[in-house]
Amino acid sequence: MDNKGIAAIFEEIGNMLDINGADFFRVNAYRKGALTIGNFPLDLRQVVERNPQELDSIPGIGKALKEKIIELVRTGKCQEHEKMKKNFPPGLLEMMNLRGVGPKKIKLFYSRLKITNIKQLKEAAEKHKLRGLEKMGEKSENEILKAIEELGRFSSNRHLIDEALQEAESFIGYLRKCSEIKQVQYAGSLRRWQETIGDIDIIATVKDPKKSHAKVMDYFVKYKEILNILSVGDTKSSVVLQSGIQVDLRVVAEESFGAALHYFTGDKNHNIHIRDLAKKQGLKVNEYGVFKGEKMIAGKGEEEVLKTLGLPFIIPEIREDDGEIDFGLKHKKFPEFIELKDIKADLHSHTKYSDGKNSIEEMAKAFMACGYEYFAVTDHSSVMGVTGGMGTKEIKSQGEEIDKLNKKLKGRIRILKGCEVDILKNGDLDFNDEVLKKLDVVIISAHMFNRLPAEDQTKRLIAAVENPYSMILAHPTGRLINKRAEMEFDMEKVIEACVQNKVALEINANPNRLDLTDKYVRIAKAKGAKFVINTDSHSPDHLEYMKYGVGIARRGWLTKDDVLNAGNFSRFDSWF
DNA sequence: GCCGTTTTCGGCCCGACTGTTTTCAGTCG
Repeated sequence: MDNKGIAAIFEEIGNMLDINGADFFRVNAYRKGALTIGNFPLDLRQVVERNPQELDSIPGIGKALKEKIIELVRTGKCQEHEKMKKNFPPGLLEMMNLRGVGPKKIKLFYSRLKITNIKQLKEAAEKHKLRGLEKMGEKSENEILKAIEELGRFSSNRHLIDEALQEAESFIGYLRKCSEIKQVQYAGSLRRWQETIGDIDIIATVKDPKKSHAKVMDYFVKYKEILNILSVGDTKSSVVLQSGIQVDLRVVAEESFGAALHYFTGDKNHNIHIRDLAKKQGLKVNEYGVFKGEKMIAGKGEEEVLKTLGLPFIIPEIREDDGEIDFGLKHKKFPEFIELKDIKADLHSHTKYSDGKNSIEEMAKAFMACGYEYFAVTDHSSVMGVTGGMGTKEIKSQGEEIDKLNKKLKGRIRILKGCEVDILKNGDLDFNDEVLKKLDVVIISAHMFNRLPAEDQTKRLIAAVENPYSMILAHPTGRLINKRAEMEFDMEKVIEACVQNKVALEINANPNRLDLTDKYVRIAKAKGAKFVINTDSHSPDHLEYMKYGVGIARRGWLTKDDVLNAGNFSRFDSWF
């Protein structure tokens, strides 16, 4: 069983315990465990096989969860989980997915009306059987019907970051026109540049909170893209947009802007850790500020809030309780993480020679507009019939065209000759050495045979990495977010092969890929790998994807020294 | 169930909104 399977079982155990009315902290321990395992970078099957004691170092995993992990890895089942499931109607857990329905209501519906699934719940609501129950009335009944309808309409997929960013920016543009609002900014997972976004959190400050709250909230819920208003309060309101994405607005006074921004940016566990830290220092942190007794001692700026707790500024991208707080306390300073402005080149782009939409010259002009010093044209090799890749003849004439263009552009940008060469089933590359040795940039990538057994896949990728002409391993996991799973293979071994053979790992910045993923970036860096951040552009409007790739790099704690295209051509070239 | 710079027991982040109620439980983030 893989990490996701183990996480799902822990989540289920937590939910079953919750509905059964177990101690909340015990429930929470399973939920936290599920989250930790779901985000854990290494394959637990391999960890357990290597040395089960390594599980002891995972925070939030104690004796009980450790034993269950080992049991699940070895047998694919967990006795306690199986036993619980026997006495548990399976539909009850499904009801947890309904907005506004939690363990207590599920228990109420089940114990009083014998409701065991969403279908029965819908019938009961439609026949007005719910309103007779304690604390249930007409409104609650309608809310439940609405929640059931929403669940059917919107898939549970999280939103891609580019969609979420566009929605957030246009909503914020609207909010800026509200005369009562002084500052407005998005926070949450979007500000952390997480690969997918659940909902959009927006923080706004007002001149006079007491007078303005109602006006601001009134303005907020009048935005034209709103499908459904979930709640409206003095300081907090929530709506759902037509696209299905939820937007929460928090309004605070200016003196609390930093505290609110910090609180709504950090991952939940980051915030819990921060509050715990504050408590140990005799302080209290909430979204309004840092308090010593009744007295507010910080809150206006994020930097000030963190400084009061003895921490340097922590960039939003790494606020995930993955070592950043301890690092900050210990070192008082973070490395200078890479920024978009550091990027000097893009090494993965397509033109009409394969499946791109534009000519080389058109792409060159677009890259020049980004201020880049150089870029590589890397059209597909021919094995990918669907993308109309290049054969030896095409790649030769493309090279000649690039030579001419380089002369014409007189060094305003340097165009490199490259190719995105397919990795064949046996690990060979789709071009022979005669072709490969003439190229400036050889990107290798797997587009086919994604479902090979893990062991074969690992061998295949390592064989390709070991080819002396290989320079960059493109989108290593092969996943497409919400569409196609990662390929199964031993990523650690492939990363090690890349380090040994001087092959850089690509962070593919396309929002559908974001591959290498942030968790592997950190592992790869620890193993001494180098990276390139590429957009894989198929037209000029893809060039802006670079910011998403940089976001992933920052989430992986990379500096510009780690990223080969965050430097001039000679630095890039000499590394190989 | 987890954890330890008040350590092996006794805590466990903190606040907003809703609906159904006269003071709060449930849910959410």
